[in-house]
Amino acid sequence: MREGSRASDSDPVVDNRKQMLWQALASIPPGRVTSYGRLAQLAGLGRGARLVGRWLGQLPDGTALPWHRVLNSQGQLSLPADSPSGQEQYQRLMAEGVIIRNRRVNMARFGWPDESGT
DNA sequence: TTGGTGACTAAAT
DNA sequence: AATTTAGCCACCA
Repeated sequence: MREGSRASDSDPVVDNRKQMLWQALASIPPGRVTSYGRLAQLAGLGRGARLVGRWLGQLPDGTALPWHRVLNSQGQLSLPADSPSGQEQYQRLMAEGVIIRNRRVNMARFGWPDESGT
């Protein structure tokens, strides 16, 4: 059974991937934003964009990680506008100088990494 | 184990 | 621009 593979009960493989994610997340500079897919790529998760969203949701409230700088590929806030986290994300981004228009951010300007040169 | 879900994405229609 | 299809991977019933 299970061929020695276990998906729950402290899976070391999953835990390792989370560590990679936290590191990539912490690498996002203030005033910048990135997408779940981009972050997944940077964290070595390949196409695990959904994993990023899932794991970001499990972050503790007092985390120092800039989870609010992660948007979807369209540059929009994925969290519900009526949700506490959604409001906080909006406020935090504005506080960092990120311009949000109709719940959408100009990824060409605030997106990170920025190849065009800051 | 199977099947459905989700803070997602890219490509096709 | 909007909708549909398919892909990814962890979690839950």
